[in-house]
Amino acid sequence: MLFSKVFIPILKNDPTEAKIKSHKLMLRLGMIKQSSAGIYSWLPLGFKVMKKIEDIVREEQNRIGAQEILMPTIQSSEIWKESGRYEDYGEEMLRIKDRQNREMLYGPTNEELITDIFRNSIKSYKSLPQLLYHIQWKFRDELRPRFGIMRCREFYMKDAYSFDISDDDALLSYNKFFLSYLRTFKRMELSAIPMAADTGPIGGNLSHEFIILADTGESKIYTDKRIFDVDSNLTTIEKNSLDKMRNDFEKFYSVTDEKFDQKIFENKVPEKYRIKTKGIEVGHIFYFGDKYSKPMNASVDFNGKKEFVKMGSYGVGVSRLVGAIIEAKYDEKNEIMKWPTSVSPYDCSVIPLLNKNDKSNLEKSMKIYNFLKNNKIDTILDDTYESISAKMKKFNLIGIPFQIIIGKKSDEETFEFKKIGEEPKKLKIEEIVKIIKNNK
RNA sequence: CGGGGCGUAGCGCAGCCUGGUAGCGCAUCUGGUUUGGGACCAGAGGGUCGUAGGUUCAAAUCCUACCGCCCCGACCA
Repeated sequence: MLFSKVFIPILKNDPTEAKIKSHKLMLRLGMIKQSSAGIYSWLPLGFKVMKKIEDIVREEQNRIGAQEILMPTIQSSEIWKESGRYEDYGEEMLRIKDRQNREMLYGPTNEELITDIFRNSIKSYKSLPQLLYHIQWKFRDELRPRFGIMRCREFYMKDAYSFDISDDDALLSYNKFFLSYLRTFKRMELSAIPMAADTGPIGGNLSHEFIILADTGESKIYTDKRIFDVDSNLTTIEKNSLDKMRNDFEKFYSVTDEKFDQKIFENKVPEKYRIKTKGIEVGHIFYFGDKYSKPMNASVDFNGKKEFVKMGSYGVGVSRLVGAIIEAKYDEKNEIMKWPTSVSPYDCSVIPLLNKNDKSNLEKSMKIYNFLKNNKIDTILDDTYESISAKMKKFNLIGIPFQIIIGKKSDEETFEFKKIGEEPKKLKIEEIVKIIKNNK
């Protein structure tokens, strides 16, 4: 894309309403535009990043055998009355009436809906396990939305649901998602730590939150430094391998606020390893057995006997991850954002010094730009006549991982190429393509 | 929902106390000179001052109500 044509309404000043760096940066880069409290439009730059995150989440769900579906945003109150949550969920649920005066709601989560779909379709234990997920907008009517897309009312989320015949099988499904989440966050270059967590209104007795450490996070956490060294690279979705992975993590005390116990913490974690800090919740997995299947009568035939299925649910905040990655990768002091290559809005930027009276640099830049494009490298070329220093500051803020600078002294054969925030090297265009492709 | 604050150009703000018909910086447009970490000169465009009502010869400014947004707290996959 040419910078002169692309819709990136960039600002020089921070809007006053933004208090944390991800919110500030997203507004300055024109990634999002607030529509009302806690509700945002996604503009091209932000949308591109979110879609890349979504693709990674999807690939890692498919990789453990989960199947993608799409459920509606608007749900009927009927099924929520069946599960008992129509009353329990409270003011956070946005309730709507349609023209026939039927009670509807904008879904904050989908346990009831998926259970309804399941019970109508699956009748035999032989069809189990079933792992289903969708990626859809959710609405929770937060009392006080804040921090931009980090704590908003409308948000984009991947939620998955598992159905099994026994507790043992259900635990296997749970562990598959556990692994899937470790892989997902790793691909975004985030270290997300699993923490034993409270189950809240979802219910159940087994739950983990996946947390990224950040001062601006809203979750208080207590963990053991050594948990960062747990290696799950060789874990497969086989039962033994997954059990080992869970054991490796469970050796270390790692909990959120609600589960915290000072005595156990001090007992299990030597002082030098203790971490008490704040973090951002980017994923949450739950096992809740028959909490929904029983009241909603979701059962299968098992050796001539009716068995309620054992369920779990698994969420990833796709839109929240955009903010979480910024919190982790943005150096606010130096105004340099470093998108992980896997989610960066573009692969490479071309930053030329241009002069209206001398088109040679523009021609050279266009040549490079077209060459990169033909090699399937998503490139943005700044074809404006801003000063070169203004362009460099601007592109540091935008955060595309690779930059090609075309200055006054640039020659025809080699180009100034750099990884954002690092020192430049003079390289041939073929070498540049190779480096970018190897880092994708 | 309790407490506090704010709504004036795309963004950041001044003007309001003491009423007289709207201003600054950045951004935008035109022309020119520039160019290695957010350049300079000259010119230009852009606002029913959140909305409604009231007081007044006259309201961004005073009064009333409403709406919206932000912050702290409580709450929260």
